[in-house]
Amino acid sequence: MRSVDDEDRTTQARIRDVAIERFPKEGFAGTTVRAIAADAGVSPALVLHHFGSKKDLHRACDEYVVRMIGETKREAMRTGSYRQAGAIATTYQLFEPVLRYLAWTLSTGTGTADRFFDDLLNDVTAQLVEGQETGFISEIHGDPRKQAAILVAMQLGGLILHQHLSRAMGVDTLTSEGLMASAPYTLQVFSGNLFNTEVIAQAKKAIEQLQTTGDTDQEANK
Amino acid sequence: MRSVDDEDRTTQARIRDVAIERFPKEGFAGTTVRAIAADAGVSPALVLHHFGSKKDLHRACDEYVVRMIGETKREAMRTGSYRQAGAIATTYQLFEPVLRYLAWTLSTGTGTADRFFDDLLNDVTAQLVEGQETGFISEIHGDPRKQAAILVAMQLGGLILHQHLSRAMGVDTLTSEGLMASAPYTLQVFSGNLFNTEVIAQAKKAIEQLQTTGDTDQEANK
DNA sequence: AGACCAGCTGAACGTACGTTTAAAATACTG
DNA sequence: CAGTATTTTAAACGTACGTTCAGCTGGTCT
Repeated sequence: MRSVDDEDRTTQARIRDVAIERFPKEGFAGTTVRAIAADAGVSPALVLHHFGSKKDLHRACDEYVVRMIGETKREAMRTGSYRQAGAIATTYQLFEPVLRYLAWTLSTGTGTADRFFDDLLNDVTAQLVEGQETGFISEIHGDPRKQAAILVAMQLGGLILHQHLSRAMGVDTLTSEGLMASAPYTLQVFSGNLFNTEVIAQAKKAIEQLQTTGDTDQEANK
Repeated sequence: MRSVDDEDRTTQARIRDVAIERFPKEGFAGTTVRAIAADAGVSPALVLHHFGSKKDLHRACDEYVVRMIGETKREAMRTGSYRQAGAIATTYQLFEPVLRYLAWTLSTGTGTADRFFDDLLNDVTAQLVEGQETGFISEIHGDPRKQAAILVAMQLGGLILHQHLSRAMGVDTLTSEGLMASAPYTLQVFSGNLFNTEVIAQAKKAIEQLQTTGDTDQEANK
């Protein structure tokens, strides 16, 4: 998957990879066909010759990333590596540009972003339910899918904000080095040793109180 | 803060508010001065008369949002409401467009985004340290600031992905109704009752193993 | 060798953009 | 009410964009 030099890829693939790098950085409208062409070392006309239009190029990038993530996931399933690394860590085995593209799509995209998120949500929900049955996970109160949604959002937060997270952690959190540096802190959250039970109970009570008074946030903000 | 109709705001404020709504939706390059002007019911020339240039308008939006968040935070400090609602919930008292703008800036922005994140990080770190001293929080292993970074990223994940989270939860998570619906699941994560200690310990061991073998993710992906 | 075809380019086209300018409309001031 | 800022606009300018098109290249097949 990696280790291909510019010369080893087709021109079409090179153009697509440049687009995958540029779209998240400059946005769709901010990325010009001319800039993509220049980065790939070709003429602007060739970009459109291969992909039809700028919109089609965007679609092609989406499809490629979806396919790549799917393959990586299946590979992880086959080798069983996802069990060790955790629910989302699978995704971390992808290349950085693809992850950045994924993060960009999730925070700004439409259509494909929904598919990304829901796929991930389905996976995590299944793992949650499975874990509950096998006893690895304690009983889940409420809807497992909603619990999974919170978990997915939390994990993806680290992905989308990896730039800022890296600044705070002192290492690039998308490398294995960074993952190892940050994982203990993530686990600390899940372990329940961070906030003591008293604080949690208090927060729960506060929510219930809010529920009964029926305040809206506008009113609460006065 | 709320309750101002179009007529109550200056034209300049109306233009800025339109920009704050449009920038996250279409991106900076994707948002045209003409579209902003049309939404605000003025001519394109007036937008530039008030703000100088499109770039300056962007800066003005950033400054406004920074100021607004700062004020909301100070207000929460004064009333003490932040203790009940939790670390980030303060931010949730802002209007949805401002939150969306914040999420957009954090995932794509430069400069101002760093400031946003670091401000938030400072707050949460301070609360963590304070909580540790007063006994509300158990002992933190490692660097409190790094622990806070993970927490902030997790919470902001819910903000940035609120669109997808809302789809999964069945309610808009940026409303107080949605917050109440999702908060129990969030607390469940922090309570440590989700994953049992066995699983956590296993994951910790897996990380340590990874650390000793010194694999890179590229190699692991072969 | 000649025909062909995919890969590729330079130049051009129409459009929509950000911005400028001069002037009109409106509000303020003495 | 005249005079002066301030707010607002219509029209235009230059530029950069996505896209088109006719033609050039180098390899492949017959």
